Amino acid sequence: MVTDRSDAELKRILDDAVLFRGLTASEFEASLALARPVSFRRGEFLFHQGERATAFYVIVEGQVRLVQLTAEGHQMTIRYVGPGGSVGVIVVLIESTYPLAAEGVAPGRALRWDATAAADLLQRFPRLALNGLQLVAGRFRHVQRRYQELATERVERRVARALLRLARQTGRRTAAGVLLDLPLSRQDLGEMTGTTLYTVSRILSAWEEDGLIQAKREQVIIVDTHGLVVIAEDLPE
Amino acid sequence: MVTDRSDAELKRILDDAVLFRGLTASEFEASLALARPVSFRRGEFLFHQGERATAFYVIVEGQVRLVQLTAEGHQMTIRYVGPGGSVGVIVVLIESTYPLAAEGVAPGRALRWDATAAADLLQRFPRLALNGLQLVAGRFRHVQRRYQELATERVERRVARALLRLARQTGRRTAAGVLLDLPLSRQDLGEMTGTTLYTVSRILSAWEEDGLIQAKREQVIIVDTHGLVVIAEDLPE
DNA sequence: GATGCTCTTTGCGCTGGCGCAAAGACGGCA
DNA sequence: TGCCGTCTTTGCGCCAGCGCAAAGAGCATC
Repeated sequence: MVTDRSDAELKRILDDAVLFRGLTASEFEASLALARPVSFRRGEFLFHQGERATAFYVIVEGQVRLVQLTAEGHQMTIRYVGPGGSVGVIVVLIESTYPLAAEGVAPGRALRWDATAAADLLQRFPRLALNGLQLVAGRFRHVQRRYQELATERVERRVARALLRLARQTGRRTAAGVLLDLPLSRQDLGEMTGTTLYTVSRILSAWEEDGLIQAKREQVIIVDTHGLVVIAEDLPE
Repeated sequence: MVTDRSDAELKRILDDAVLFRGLTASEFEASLALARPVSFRRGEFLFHQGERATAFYVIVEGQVRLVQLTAEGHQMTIRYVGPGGSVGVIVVLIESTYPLAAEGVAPGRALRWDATAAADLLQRFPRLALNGLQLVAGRFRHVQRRYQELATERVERRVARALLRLARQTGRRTAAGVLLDLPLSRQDLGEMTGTTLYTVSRILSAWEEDGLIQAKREQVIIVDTHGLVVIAEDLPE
């Protein structure tokens, strides 16, 4: 049960969650009643790749990273998920195994619905099925877009886009510029954009030189967003 | 209405369609009753990218190719769809615009359900919603896998995989080997694997040299499937 | 403040793959 | 049969990005 936290706060966060959009107050309550709060630290896993999918999660606080390990041992970061985002929804619905792992990058809390609860809710509230579909469709478009980027665009532009995406998701204004508020190594950026840590490092150095960003250890601050957009979209200077 | 064709034949084909799996006979009938048969030639479009999604299709005969045009003008082939496959399901359900175009490559027939029919059926038969979800999930996995391939594997292996996939989908045994039964140019293969027609041409030439395939104009015959698998999966010899 | 771990930078050489250009092959059509 | 448009092949030069190696920087721990 979720009664030990401010309901108002939870409600605000879950309102952002596509999954619960459009539910009536009582439906929403009923859904919440089946959830169990969990918390996670940095480096801790909500679940591992290949495990039987027994639950889905909605992130309340913190950041989680979805990582896929290929047969050849390459690691790929699929996406980052923050407050309001959900993880494992699809997979639970179709009773399969997790195709990737969810790892905490910034410590936080999440709500957990296990498979039986999910099936139960889905049956009771048709709206949830539609939302689920919407969710999957959105995510589908997202991968497709990334695929297309990967197939047709050069590395520099892909990295620029990745930074801008992260800024939209987790950006926090500071004096210096927009801080990407999660530990983000060159390696991580490489895994997100299908390149190597070396290339990322070189690109970031060049951008820092040009005053577009400030690059620290596992941290990036975007100083000149427009400059990055120019690179990402290949605008005329 | 679909009464002018052999119901038995249609049933056989639609049984392969994930979308209708597990429906009762009467549900199936009711679904069919709302469909309209359409036919298409080579080069003809079922729909174009960016159009409002007004219908989804199940292919009965022939082949259709899903093509996406990027902002920069690059064309990408997302996948080929043959008998039993469906097109546009997701997009109709979420009332959006087609993110890609469906072009006939081998002439054939399809069944068409328009959006209102789709919504109607979805509401009446919950099983359809679940199937839809299953369908999307499968497709989602597919793109994700392709994305991962693109990010971590070299071109030669990607092309090998593309050929093997096509063989599974449209392969026809002949004396010479497995014929990929659709017009397939080097350019097409390039669009499928995120490379150029030049590189594809060179790779195919080399493989023909090694006796793995026979390459003709817009046609490929796989002579040594195992040999291709070795390349695709990087097996020891 | 010394030690050690991890992350980052950068030089360097290398090569996979790109893409132009031009010639060749194929097939449809008059 | 010959013409024309499209598809294919291949030579050639080029460069983006890879990845090793080694040095440097940042952070935590004792």
